[in-house]
Amino acid sequence: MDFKPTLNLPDPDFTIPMKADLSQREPGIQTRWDEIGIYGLLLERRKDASSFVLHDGPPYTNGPIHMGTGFNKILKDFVLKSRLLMGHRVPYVPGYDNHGLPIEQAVMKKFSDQKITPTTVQLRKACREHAKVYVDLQTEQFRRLGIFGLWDKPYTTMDFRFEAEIIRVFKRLVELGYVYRGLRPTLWSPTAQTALADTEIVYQDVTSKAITVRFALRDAKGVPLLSRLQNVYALIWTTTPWTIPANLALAFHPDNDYDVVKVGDDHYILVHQLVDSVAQRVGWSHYETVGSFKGVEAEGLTFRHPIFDRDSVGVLADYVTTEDGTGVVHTAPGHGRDDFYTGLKYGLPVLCPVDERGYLTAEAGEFVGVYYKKCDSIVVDRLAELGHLVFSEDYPHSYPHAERDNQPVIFRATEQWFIHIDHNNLRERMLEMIDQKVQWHPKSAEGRFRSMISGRPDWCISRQRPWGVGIPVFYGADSRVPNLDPVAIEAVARLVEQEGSDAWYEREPGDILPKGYAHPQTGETSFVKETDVFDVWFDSGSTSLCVLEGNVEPEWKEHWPADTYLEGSDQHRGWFNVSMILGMAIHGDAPYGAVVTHGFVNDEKGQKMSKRLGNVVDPVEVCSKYGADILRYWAASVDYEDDVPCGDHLLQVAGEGYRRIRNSLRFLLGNLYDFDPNDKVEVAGIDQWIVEKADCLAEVCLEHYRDYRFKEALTAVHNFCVNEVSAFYLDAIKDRMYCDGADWPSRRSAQRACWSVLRTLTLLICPILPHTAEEVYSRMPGTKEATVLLESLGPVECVMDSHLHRQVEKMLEVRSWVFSEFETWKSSSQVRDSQDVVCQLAVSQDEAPALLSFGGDLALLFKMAGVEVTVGSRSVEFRAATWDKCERSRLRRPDVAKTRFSGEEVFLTDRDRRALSL
RNA sequence: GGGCCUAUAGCUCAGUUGGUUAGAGCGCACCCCUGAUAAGGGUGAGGUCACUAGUUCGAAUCUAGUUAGGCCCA
Repeated sequence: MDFKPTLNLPDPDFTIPMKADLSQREPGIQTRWDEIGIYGLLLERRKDASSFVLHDGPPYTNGPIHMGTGFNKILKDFVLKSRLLMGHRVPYVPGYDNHGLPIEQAVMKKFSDQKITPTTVQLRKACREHAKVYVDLQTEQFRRLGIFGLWDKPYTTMDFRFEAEIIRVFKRLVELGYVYRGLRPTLWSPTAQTALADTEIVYQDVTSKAITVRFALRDAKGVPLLSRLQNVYALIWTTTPWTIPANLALAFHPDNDYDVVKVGDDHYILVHQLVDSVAQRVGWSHYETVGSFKGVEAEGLTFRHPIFDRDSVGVLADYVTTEDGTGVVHTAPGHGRDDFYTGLKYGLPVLCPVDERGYLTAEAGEFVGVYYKKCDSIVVDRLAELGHLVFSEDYPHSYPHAERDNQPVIFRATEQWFIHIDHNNLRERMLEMIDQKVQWHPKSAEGRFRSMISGRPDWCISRQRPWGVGIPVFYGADSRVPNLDPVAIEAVARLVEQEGSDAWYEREPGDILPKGYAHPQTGETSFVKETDVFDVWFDSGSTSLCVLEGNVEPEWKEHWPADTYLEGSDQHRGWFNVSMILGMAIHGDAPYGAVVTHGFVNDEKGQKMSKRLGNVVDPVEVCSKYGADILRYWAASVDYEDDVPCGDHLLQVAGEGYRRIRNSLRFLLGNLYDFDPNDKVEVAGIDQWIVEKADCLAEVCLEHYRDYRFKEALTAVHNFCVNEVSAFYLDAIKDRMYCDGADWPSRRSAQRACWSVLRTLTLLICPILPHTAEEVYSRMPGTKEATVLLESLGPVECVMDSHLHRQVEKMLEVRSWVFSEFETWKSSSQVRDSQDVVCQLAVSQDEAPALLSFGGDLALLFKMAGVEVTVGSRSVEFRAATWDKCERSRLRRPDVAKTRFSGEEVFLTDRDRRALSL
């Protein structure tokens, strides 16, 4: 006799399919989201709710997305969708970073492959097109990951109005007095007469003249050892003799020991570790160390420049090594980055007596007009003549050359635009914000960021590149005096707003400035334009202002500062830093309330992904192989605060975890095909218990989401599905669900619980698995919103110590012990199915009432034919049940009796007879 | 070389202010079910908490150092 038709079995067509088939199904769900205009709909429906603003850090648009950018956007989407779940209005304007060197170089390569030398304007237009291609591609790819946002109107830093707003940010800084012009060493090609970027440099082996030079001590300050001695010199070693005329300081390492070595009548200062090797090199036959002092004492010593009548001062720097040279470093602030910052620290001028063609200037005194390379002989000869050349040698080493013409480059101080970090106490105010206002996740980010702000130099915002926003400064045509008049800057902003930053290159100053405009300082009426562009970090540092203030696009307007920034940990020095500077300078506030940082994506062994190793995982491919929800499941399962592992195996593991949750949802939903959530149903016993457990889960998860702890939220949901729902509750209600009468209160109670638990779980997974949540939601019975994302999960109250909970927990504890004992018993028994076994259980006086409260249901809860409870010291015995088996419910129960049904003799329990109306 | 971070079961992760036998899920082994079935249930094995030294009655946890890895800087 087949009783199947008489049972209320789950309906496989009603619920979601077991096979997720996400790569096929997700695009359909996304199309539906597009059709209902989900992003706009969500904003509209929450227009009166409090806004949560996550301001997007713009990825660079020179290629498709990769796992790093994908991971970042997914984490952002977790934040966004979880805030949505909490009932917030959640705007999100994704952004793209377009200007800068990588695109310029990619485009230049295309030109040079065709042997074309583009004009600046041609190059810029090609860069714009290149960037546009990847803005569109990345948008499509991010959308495939299930990221919600204003994809129809993302911000792009090359947008005309955006470029204009960047210019206005500059204008505001000028008005507030943060902008100044100063010198800074740049890599410079004398042959091409242009500044170069680090990436345009190749190193080549050359042989240079390396010289060891002595600097006479002029003032020993407070170092007694040196005061006592006559003829004291510091020894330096350099491979660039042409920078000797620019020498202003000698750098010592504060922790090194410096020896004073007597050679003939002279005393030489050099680092202890190198005394012997220097002696050998310069050929001292007799030398003795007469004393030594710590490097830190050298600070403030003054030496005489070996050629000119001026001082060279003792300074401290921790980049000084004991590897080569003498341990005393020749320092020319105009000709080296280290030298420059050391000079800055000691208030030295940035002396750069070399012009753009590589010839020494009048500042180089007697060497004026000499090409810098010639100094290898001229300067060296002069040093020898004055007796300060200790040694000269040919020295093979690798030296930077320009990639384009293969000619050597030099460090040369050039005029640049800066933002003053200490103006108006900016630095101090930033540090205060870091400590007092901004929340850092993880906590350690604070210290890291703090040390970067407290130690950072002024920000050089100018670059000698073609692809960027032109710095809107007019110079007097004759005087070359820069004009920082806000009126002139605003005129540029207006132009750029209309025609883009390209127009800065295309238009003449007279076309841009108001008629009859005169230089405020010089009165000149003819001008030349600045050719430098803004550092791209200036673009991205401005984004919170450009986007959230709504000047570029009214639709973007939200409260400033943003609530949260979420980026990779490399952005401490990058975007978090520049955003802070501009936000603080302009609005006196940090641009973010919270900063969340994440690590980088590696392969499964923790190695960097690289084409060479063949371990690259592509997020878009993952979507078509496994599905976006699997990728998102993976992203939620790893510890983003550290670097995260990713690979095929981990994605499969994620898939297994996903399927586990999916199946729980599937089964819960499968039992609801004939359920109407509007019906009044009394929920009691374990049904009530599981609903309350789910509420507690919700409370815990919402807290995790609030604290950006996605992994904890996902783990909690997963474990709930496994332990509470699957291993216990669903097993326990199957009999009622299948065999009770369809509309009996006992069954409706379980259905109500399933519905409630399902709703809670569906909403809880929504931030991480939005496609799956939508799929489940769309099949749930009852009146619903157009999308699961319109639902919210308010604050839930969770009482865990109720009488009911204590009873269930006790029962589960005993149950688990009985299961363990049963395993031992069954290994030596013929009967192996617990449903064929009666257990006789003795428990303590305290435990018994909890078990007895479940009455006859205890057998169902224990999946046994019967459970007999007595009071005593805890023990259990099993025996085979002798009762007949009900052919409908498959239960062995005392009340199973032979009954006539559909013309057949069958065994049925009382309950099943009633369910069949017999 | 400097600043910051990380190291716990085969895998992904928990381990609160130092305190019983270091937990979860996955995977694995064995068993059960066959009315969640390319599902579901039960039981179990599995860890020198990177290494070394120290503080302590007691250390995965605190301190110092070492090793390996990461980000940023030099």
